[in-house]
Amino acid sequence: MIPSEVTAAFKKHLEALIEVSDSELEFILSFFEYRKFKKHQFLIQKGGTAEYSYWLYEGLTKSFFTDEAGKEHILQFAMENWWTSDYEAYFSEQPATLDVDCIENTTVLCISYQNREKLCAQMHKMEHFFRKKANSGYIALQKRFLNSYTNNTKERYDLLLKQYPALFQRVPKAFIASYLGVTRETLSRFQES
Amino acid sequence: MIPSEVTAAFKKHLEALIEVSDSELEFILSFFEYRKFKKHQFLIQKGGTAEYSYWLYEGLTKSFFTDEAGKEHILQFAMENWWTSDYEAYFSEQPATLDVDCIENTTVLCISYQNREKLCAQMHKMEHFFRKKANSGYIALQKRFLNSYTNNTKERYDLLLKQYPALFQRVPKAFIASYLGVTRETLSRFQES
DNA sequence: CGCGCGATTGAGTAATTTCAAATCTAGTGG
DNA sequence: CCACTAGATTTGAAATTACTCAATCGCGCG
Repeated sequence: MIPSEVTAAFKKHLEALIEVSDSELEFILSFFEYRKFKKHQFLIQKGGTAEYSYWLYEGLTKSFFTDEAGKEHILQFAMENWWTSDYEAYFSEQPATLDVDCIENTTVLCISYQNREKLCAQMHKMEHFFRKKANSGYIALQKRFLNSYTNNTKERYDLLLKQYPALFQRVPKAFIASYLGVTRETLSRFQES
Repeated sequence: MIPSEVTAAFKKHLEALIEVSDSELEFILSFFEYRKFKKHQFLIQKGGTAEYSYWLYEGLTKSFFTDEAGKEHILQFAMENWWTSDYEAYFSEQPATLDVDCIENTTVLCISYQNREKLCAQMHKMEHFFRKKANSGYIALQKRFLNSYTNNTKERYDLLLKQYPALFQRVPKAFIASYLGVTRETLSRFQES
């Protein structure tokens, strides 16, 4: 049984884009699973399956890519009300190339690829919801991409600090550095100013 | 009237993801406009409206961001069967922040944001189509992003050359450099090997 | 008290940029 | 067919930025 504060928060999340009656919500939720993860647990592991897409009720995760040199590149932090997965693997039903790791204890609703496709097919409204979500995810990534090409490291650091001040309280500086694509030494030298 | 080779190519493009009857195709096309652009014409100009999303029947375009220093950063090349726009502006119906410029004479089918939303609302199948397109666009961008964080310039150059050899015949090296996020001088020094 | 982890600092090195100049190339008019 | 020009490309040298590697610092916790 899913706690009512979770279903209520999820309903609110859906209602940012579509109208949802209580019975519809119940139907939608029947496609999802409720799960809890502890700090340091993995939602997804490289080489394993990326069976689920996760909506975070609470907690904090990082998804990252590990290069040949063994260096981690953080692609995304996800927190309350965000979605996360290894979408390349999820959509193509191939083994994951990313890890998704809990930085804090995390509570989620998650949906398998199969269920997601079924839900979209059976409920036009939800296809609409996920289309809109995909669009805004694309825009967010594009903004981040342009930011990384256009601004220097200091500017990117300042922008992140301005946009997500809370993040700096919740994760080690080394994670911020990895997210910005610089070494922690370089990041450290920026803090001066 | 849209030439039949264009509608046929578009039908084939749709059928990669959904089934489309001839009457459905006709209905779908009623939401699109057929247009031709000459080399150096702009599909979208910074500060103007990004009213349309463009599907390229033939030709080649670049979308780029111009930074404060006046430097162009090429975000995407689009060619046959690709879609292009300034999607941030398109989806939010705000003024464009990107330019989209024709590198060759270009023939398109284009759809306004309003028409796209109408079409999706009236035809579940097309909502599905655009959701799938958004998903694959996201994945492509994420791959490019990870590539830029993980590989050095030489590796990115080699990968691009391998993936899109035709592109190197069709655009000046300076454009490739801008796309890769390096100066043309640096790119030039890589060609040696 | 001392261990361990995150963060910082320093010095030398590698990659890329900037600015300037030289070279190459395709298209044009004579 | 050739000279000429504009644009594209390459080359050189100095300056900048970030990286690596190593050492040090600061602090919470057993």
